[in-house]
Amino acid sequence: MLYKEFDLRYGAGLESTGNTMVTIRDVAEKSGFSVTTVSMVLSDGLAAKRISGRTRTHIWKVAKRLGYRPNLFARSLRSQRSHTVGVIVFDITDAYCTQILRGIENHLRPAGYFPLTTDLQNDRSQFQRCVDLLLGRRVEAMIAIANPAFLNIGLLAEFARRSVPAVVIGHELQRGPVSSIVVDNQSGTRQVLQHLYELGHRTVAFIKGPKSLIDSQQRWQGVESFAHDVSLNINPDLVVEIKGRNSTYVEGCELTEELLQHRPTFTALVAFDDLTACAAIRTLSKAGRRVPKDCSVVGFDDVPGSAFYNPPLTTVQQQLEMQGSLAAEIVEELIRAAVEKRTVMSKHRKVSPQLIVRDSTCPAPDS
Amino acid sequence: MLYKEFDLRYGAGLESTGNTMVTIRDVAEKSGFSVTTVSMVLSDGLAAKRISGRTRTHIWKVAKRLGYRPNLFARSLRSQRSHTVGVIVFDITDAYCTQILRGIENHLRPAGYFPLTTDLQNDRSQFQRCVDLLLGRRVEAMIAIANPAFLNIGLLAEFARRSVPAVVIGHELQRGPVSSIVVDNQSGTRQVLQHLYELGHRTVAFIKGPKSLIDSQQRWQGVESFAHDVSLNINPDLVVEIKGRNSTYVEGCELTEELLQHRPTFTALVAFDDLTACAAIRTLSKAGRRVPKDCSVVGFDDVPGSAFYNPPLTTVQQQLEMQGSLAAEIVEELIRAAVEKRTVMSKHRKVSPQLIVRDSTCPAPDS
DNA sequence: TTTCTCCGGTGAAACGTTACAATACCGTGT
DNA sequence: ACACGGTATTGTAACGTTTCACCGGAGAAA
Repeated sequence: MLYKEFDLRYGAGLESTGNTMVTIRDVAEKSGFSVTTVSMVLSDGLAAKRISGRTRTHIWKVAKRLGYRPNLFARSLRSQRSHTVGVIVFDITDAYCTQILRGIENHLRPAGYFPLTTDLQNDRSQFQRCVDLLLGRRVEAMIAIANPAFLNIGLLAEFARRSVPAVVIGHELQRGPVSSIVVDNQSGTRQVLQHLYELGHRTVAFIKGPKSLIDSQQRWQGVESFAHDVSLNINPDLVVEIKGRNSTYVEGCELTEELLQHRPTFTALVAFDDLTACAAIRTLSKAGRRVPKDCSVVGFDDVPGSAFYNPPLTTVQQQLEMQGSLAAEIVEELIRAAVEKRTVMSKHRKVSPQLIVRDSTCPAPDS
Repeated sequence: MLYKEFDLRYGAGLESTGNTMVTIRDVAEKSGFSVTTVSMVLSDGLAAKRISGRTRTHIWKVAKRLGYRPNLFARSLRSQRSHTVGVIVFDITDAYCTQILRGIENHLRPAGYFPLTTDLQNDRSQFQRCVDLLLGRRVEAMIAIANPAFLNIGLLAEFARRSVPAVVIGHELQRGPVSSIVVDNQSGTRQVLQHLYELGHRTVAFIKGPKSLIDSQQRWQGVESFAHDVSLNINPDLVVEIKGRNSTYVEGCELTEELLQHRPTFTALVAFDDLTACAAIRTLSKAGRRVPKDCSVVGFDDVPGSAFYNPPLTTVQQQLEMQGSLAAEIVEELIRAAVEKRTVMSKHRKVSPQLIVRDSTCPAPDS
């Protein structure tokens, strides 16, 4: 049920009711109708249809004049509906999270739900706190934007136990009560390699992601599968891997330098993500190898800033906003099911990423 | 492995109370004490001190065993305190906002307040909606992170009228009931120019920000005041201004090209902000002028990514997190004043930014 | 006429908590 | 024996809303 938004402007002609909040009772008294009638009119649901048009407009007018705002606490307490959805992000300052957030909000708002966002601040141990917070505020469902390293699946079970629908973004979950949304990493790296292949690159270097991330494996599988399909040879000497000891950027620089020692000379480099790609470009530039003329570089993620990099980065866009709105859509459906006391299976979606070609790639030098 | 964890937690030994939420009354019955006693113990305030230690631990144990969670709606309804603070950001996907948000949350949490964030999505007309939302949820105070272009001061008055304390970040407000926090732009650009001056640069080009922004004027004043102090001559031919027609990045590229036409040849360029600086660096690189060897470039803002740019950008950091926590501090104080029925003046703070020297600046070529 | 049904509306009881005033209990001094 | 003062605990009434069962009256059907 969607509560009509109260569009009450203040200023001219607002009746002062002293320093206390105006309640539905005030509206009832001033309008001469009962509290029940006023409630039915102002909550604007199906019940309002039972009240005559004249009464309705009159009550609305009085409410507006008094500057009435429904007390959501009372409303939620009585109706046992909070009309809120909890969101747990692993780092609010990470653009990955906020773009998804945008998608979530844009889908949730027209559906009449308000997102309550809590921030893990990259600290896995905060998960319990976030869960407590959201559960305490009686969210009707919850969405976790969860870097796998910070996701605590165990704690998610608490939502299931209380039959609060939950959706996880960014972590594959094939069974169990929690729904999930993931990006098709394989498809992404396949597109990357195909792009380079079509530009004539045959000697390609790779910086793989850390083994601990499932994404690393999936992205590498995409590379291998495409290479196999077109019989492209991958030289093991030109494959290095992020260990995750230092900062990713620093390690990206070191690994690129390592690659530069090797022969044969590669004409393209596929980085695990955009940050690594930036590190690679920076290192190549410093070593006198121009990007893309001497060496093409591709990233993954399309972080904001990739478009403004020097040179603008060819990369893979993850459709984050869509992932968010997909999650919201699932959540909305699950809530509806719960309200109507239908049982429903958890849902699982995989979204296809998209290659964005910018200036960090060009035809191979010798082709 | 993840699922094992999952299953373990699933039957974590909580006493099942059927499908309904466990209330304070359940805890009272199971523990043998009255609802009042349980409430006093569980709300853990001063009142709890009046209850004997044995009773307290017993009640806590029972509550924990039953998995009791206080219903915040009931609590807030009764106590007339929401313990929430509204936050309006102009764009949640903008790192400027999220860094401030981080500061706000970190200060608010230990104080026992929860931030309710609403997103303007760069659309000024959404301001009323956000205000309604927050007022409807009875926030006890509010903080607006407001790009001046999207701030609607008039609507903020609504908070004042309802005696809800309000703080604005990023817009100077010397009088009136609304508090404010701003960055000292002048100090920032003074530091920039001093840095370049000390590196021996005497012919410096400038890309000024759009006239419509107060920041542009303040930053320019900083430049002029330092130039005056050291008798540095600013060549008007080397000063261009963003008009704000196109995207800032594109316009930055165009303006840089324009500057490149002019003589004398400048050895350093001061950009209005980091995005403009990136555009400038990109354009200079393309024109064959190496940064920083041939020309130093400085930005403003220290957006994330500046550290990873090619080359890493020398820029001015705005202490965003501190601005956020400063705002939260003010808000907390104002709420306390309101609760204790003290009247208190609005507060205004100015924070000093800090120059971050990276690789986009170096000594002038001829010095 | 009586009975039925629908329309427009109402009164009272929740929802889960805290605030306030009141009470039982107990040891102590007179 | 009594009043006293303090400590530990309790009963009841809110908080502002929605929900549920119900009601008076008017017109239709019998």
